[in-house]
Amino acid sequence: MNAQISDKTVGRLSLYRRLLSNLLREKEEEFVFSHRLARAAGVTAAQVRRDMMVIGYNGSPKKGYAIGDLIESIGYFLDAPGVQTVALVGVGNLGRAILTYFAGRRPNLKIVAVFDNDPNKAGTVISGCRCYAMQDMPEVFKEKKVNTAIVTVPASQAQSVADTLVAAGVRGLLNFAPVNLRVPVSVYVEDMDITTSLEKAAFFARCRMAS
Amino acid sequence: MNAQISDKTVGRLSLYRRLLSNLLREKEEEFVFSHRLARAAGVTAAQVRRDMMVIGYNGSPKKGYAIGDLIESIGYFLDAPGVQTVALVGVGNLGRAILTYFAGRRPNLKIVAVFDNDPNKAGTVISGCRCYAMQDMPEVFKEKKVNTAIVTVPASQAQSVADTLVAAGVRGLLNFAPVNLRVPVSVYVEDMDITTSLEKAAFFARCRMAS
DNA sequence: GTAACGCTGTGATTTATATCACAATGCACT
DNA sequence: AGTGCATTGTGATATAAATCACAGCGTTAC
Repeated sequence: MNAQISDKTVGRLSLYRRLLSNLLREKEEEFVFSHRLARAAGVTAAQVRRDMMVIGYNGSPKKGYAIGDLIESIGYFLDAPGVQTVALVGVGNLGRAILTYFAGRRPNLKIVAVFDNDPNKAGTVISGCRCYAMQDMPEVFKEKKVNTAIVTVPASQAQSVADTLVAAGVRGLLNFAPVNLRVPVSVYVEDMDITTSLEKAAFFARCRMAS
Repeated sequence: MNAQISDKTVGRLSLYRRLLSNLLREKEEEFVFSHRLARAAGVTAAQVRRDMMVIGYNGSPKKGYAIGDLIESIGYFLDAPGVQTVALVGVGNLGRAILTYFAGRRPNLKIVAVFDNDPNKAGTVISGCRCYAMQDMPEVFKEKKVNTAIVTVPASQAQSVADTLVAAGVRGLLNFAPVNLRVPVSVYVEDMDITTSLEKAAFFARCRMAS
């Protein structure tokens, strides 16, 4: 795919798209200026314009960006043609919460299967998703063409789950386990470490108290 | 507090600490080399040494870093003296999952109160935390000296909740709502946007498939 | 006692990321 | 049609973050 597109840029594009959708729905506006979108996203106007450059979308001076077109352009850039399927591994509290959160949210990014090593859960349906046993992974992934997975298992199991996922053909991981997953360079890992994030918030809260 | 300590560094320190604790518990080792810790954390050895500089911890050549001492030094740097209290706002699926996740995990960073605007929940106890009504915030925060909060409310309510929190004296926020919170510069916000993260993972998964 | 090794600590450098600043553009108003 | 003006697109620049590379030192081996 594209030459060298940064992590950060992709994240902002995803955010822009959601903000734009809200704008379109709530305000019924048709155009938006870079500084307006920037303020909503918490970045600078120049940053927004640079990101537009990356996806090759052109606004018009004096009018700004056509919201509908822009959403479509971002989608064209970010999304797979058709529906992209995702699996979730580890149906604990967090896994279930995330499953519920995404149920029917983004139409073209769909959680189609969940896995757990508790044999009692296999065969059941959780938030509209069929739960499978771990060993069914290769088969299910092949059938449903899954290439992205969410990992919500305990830290101790995360690496072996990641290995299984990679072996089954997954190339993108969203990892909630507080460990650094060792994967081939051909696999992308996005870490969400809640403990670290909370400790950061707590640390800087104290810093700000002092000043 | 300290001059100019970066976000990223604080995050890594938090991670190092957890890795070191595991090392101490599992392997019974006493010293660790920068390259070993680096590999576990998924960063370079130079990065680890630079981070040690920041907290002013000195290892010894040939032996490395004394794990016990280092954990203590990181704690001395990151943690409040005594217990730091945290509140959680929004007891939906995600809020409950996070509450359970943190219950009794880090001894000196404790969720001591939860808030929800559902009047039926006020007065109940969820995962060992008393649930209060929104309007009790100033009082509870003052009594329990809360300066950090986790926001797990729907996007539409996030800004007004943030305003209330800031007014009640909170200086650090861990925000799960997919919106950019507008807060004074004296308040630190750490965003965890699950949707964006999943879209990033999905995007790069496709990129890697192509190559 | 001393020589050799491998690690730490850190200045210098590179790379990534964000901002600045301004020419080019096209709409609005006359 | 022409002028003014606020906005875009983007090269140049600044800032932040990570890496390199090597001097200095403690440990170990002999």
